[in-house]
Formats: sequence, C-alpha cells, structure tokens
Amino acid sequence: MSLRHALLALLTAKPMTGYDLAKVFERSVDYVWHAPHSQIYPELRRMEKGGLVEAELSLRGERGTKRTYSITELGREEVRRWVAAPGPIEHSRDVERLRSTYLELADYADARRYFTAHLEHFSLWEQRWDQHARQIEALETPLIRARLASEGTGDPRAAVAYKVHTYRGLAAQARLEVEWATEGLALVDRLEAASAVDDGELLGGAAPPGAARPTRKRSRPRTGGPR
Amino acid sequence: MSLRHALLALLTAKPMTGYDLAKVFERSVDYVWHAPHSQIYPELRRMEKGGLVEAELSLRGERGTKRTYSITELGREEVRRWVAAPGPIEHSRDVERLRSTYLELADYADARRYFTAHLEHFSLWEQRWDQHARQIEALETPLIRARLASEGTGDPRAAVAYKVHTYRGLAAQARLEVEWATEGLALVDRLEAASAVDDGELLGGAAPPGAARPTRKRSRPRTGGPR
DNA sequence: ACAGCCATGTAAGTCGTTACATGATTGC
DNA sequence: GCAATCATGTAACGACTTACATGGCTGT
Repeated sequence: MSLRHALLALLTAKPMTGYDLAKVFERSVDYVWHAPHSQIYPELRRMEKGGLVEAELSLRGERGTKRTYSITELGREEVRRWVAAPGPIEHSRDVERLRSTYLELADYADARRYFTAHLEHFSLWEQRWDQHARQIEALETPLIRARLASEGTGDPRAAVAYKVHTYRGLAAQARLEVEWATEGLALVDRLEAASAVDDGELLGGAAPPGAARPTRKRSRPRTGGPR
Repeated sequence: MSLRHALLALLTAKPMTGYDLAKVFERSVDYVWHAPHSQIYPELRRMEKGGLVEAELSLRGERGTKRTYSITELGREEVRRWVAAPGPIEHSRDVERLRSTYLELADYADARRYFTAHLEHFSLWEQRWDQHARQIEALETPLIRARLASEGTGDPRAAVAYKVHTYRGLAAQARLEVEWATEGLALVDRLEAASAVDDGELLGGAAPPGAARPTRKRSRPRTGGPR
C-alpha cells in the first residue's frame, strides 16, 4: 500500500487535486515513486471513504466537479505510523540485472547496446536527482516551500535534510549504475578480444594447450556488428 | 513478463522441476529475482502450452506426477530475443526511499531505527552477493557447472563473466546502501544536536537573530528516546 | 510414527499497466 | 476555432501476495 502513503505524504505539504498529484508523480520533481492517474483517482476516493482525506468540491461547467483533497488528522496519524514502522525490506526485483546475468545469450553488439542504454538512462537520472536535491536544498521547489509554510509537519530543517539525503542517495545510486555499465562495456571488449584470439589460434591450426574448455558453439550466426 | 524469462533462462542450464525452480528463486543462490511457487507452477503450465518448455513426467505414488521441464528451441529463441531486446528501463519504485523522504514525520529514535535496519539489511546482502560472485567465478555452484556442461548457450567464459559482473554490481549497490544509511545516522545525530541547541537558546531567553525560520512545532509529544 | 523435505496445485484479493472515454478552461 | 492543458473517471488484463490444501518419499 505504498501509493496510499505516498499520496498522504504529498498532501501533508498542501491540499491538491488528483490531477496535481498525478503531475507530481508523472512528470515532475518528486521522483521516487510512480503512479498513473488511473490508480490515483480511485485511491483518493477510497481514502476519502476511510476518512484519511477530505475533498473540497468546486464546480467546473455544468457537470464537472473538481475535488481538492486535504489530509485529515487521521491521515496524518496514518502516514506518521507508516514512516515510523520500518517493516521488513522488500525483495529486490530488478529486470535489468536479471537480463545482464544472461547476456552471453546475446551477441557482443547487443551486449554493448544493453550497457550503453543503461549508461544513458542512469546518467540522465543522476542529473535529475542531483539537481532536484540541490533545488530542495535551496528551497526552490514549490512543494518544499508549501511544506515549510504548512504547520504540524515536524522540524522543517529535518524535512529538507531528509529529502536532500534521499535524493543525493538516489543520485549516488545512479552514478554507480553508470560506472557499472562502463565497466560492462569494457568487459564486452575484453570478451570479444579473447574470442577473436581463440579464433586466430584455431585458424592457425594450434589448439589451446591443456584447457578442458567446453566447446564454444555458436547456435546461430550473429546477425549484426563487426567481429 | 520477467518471471517467464527468468524461468526460461534458468532452464537453459538444465531441466528442472517447478520445485527446483522455486528453490532457486526462494532460498538460494540466483538472487536477482523472486517468485513463490504459486506463481511458478501456473507459469510453467502456460509456457508448456505455448511450446516454450516441455515436461517429462514421472509418477510418484498413485496420483502424484512429477514434471521435469526442459526448454525447447522456441523457448531458447524467446529468451535470446528477450536478452537482446533492451526495451525502455522501468521506473524506479523504491519504498524505502519513499519513506526516507518523509522521516521528519517520525522522531529521532524512529529515524535511527530506520537507518539501522537499512544498514543491517544491505550489509547482509552485500555479503551474499559478493560471496555468490566469488562462487560463480570459482565455478563452485551446481548451476553454473550445469550451464557450462550444457550446449548451445553461448561462450562459457562470457556466461561466467556476465554473471560475476552482475553480482559484483549488486554487491556494490548494497555497499552504497550501507554508506547511505551510515550517513543517515550521522544526519540524525546532527539534526538532534541542532534541535537541542535551539531548545537551549530558547530556554536561555534569546531568540535566534534575523532568521525568518518557520515555527518549529511538534504536533504531538515524542513517544520515545532521550532528547 | 514422526519430522522434514519433495512436489504440486488452487483461490481470493491487491496492485499496477494500458487503453478507452469524456468534457472544461485558457491562451493564441 | 484550435491546441494545450486541466480534470476525472472506467475497464480489462496481467503480476504478485498470502493463505489454503494435498500428498509422497526418506531417514531416524
């Protein structure tokens, strides 16, 4: 139920509509979680029923109603409880690592594409997270300003410090991913070079000495890339 | 559909039963993904229907049937396609970071508990992943031996190298998490010290000069920890 | 005989993705 | 008038969790 707590946490800063919240999730700034509006609207309704949030209605045209949600005291308690209750940490489930475990099934060109895409993705995110950390530190985002202006949300210096620490942590993670991908590219180079040497030896007629190395078998010809 | 590909990738090493596969996922070794048997058995059936795997049946008692699955050529193609096709990297969705963003809602003792639990969790995993990388490098796990003995699975040196690189990457990630949590603990100390100083000043009667600092308001008394 | 592991499943429910669907307001 | 953005929903489907349920084999 993390979506619920993410929404409650955001609403401690200021009242927002479902649309606002979806924006924060989707295209913005507060990037540690993600959810589409199709998940957000029903969840807000459920939370309203549960008394965790309250909606202020305003009409738009004949039929449209805009619902601006604020967190209730019950909601505040719930989010406090959630932050303070650690609970066991979830299992890692990382598609990219899963894929990289089996890169030997692809050819060198594909492996390079894989690591290159990884590198580009995470160097983009490193920048985003790092910049976001700096913006929060400088109190430049609307959300952190709203949060500091709001009452009953704990020590404001702590609010800033924890967020900065979180986003810097994410940036450091991304930096590590970039390093890992760079090393991955170097690894592909080494593997390809080693394989080329073997082929040379084989062409030269001399089998590698002593090695009980299993047959290297290409189950089908490579489709692209020089070798 | 990563479960499907994880299963297919494991079956490239050797034929296994659902139980074997669940073991690999749950309590073992190949830890980059996780799935319970309740997810594995139906998925194997679906893959069998789709012709990606084949089951060899053996009877156990009157009614029991053991199904040992092997990957088919179609399955091999599917897993190769999956490894070679990068596809966009998924959004990060990290409950722990989400929580740490809002630690100001908890008290200092809870924040310390949070970072301590994080630290312990990831230092355990760092060891596991690092050890696993070393075991694969030394060809000590049954699975990597089976894989090297099997045919048509690409360059065996690459198979080892990519796995080692993956698990070392995971270990490095875990190491970073440990550092992050350690810094987090230091941060809590600093925040608490700063807050104690403020209280001292306030008790001494002198308001801090010039600062347009928002009111620090404790919405309810802290429940634990010295201050 | 009993414990522990081997072995396979079903069911209910939640969470999340993707696509479908509608309409209002604002600025050019 | 049109495009972009504001604003809110539903539906179908797939992924994942947790609990329930059953029975065989092996060693002590």
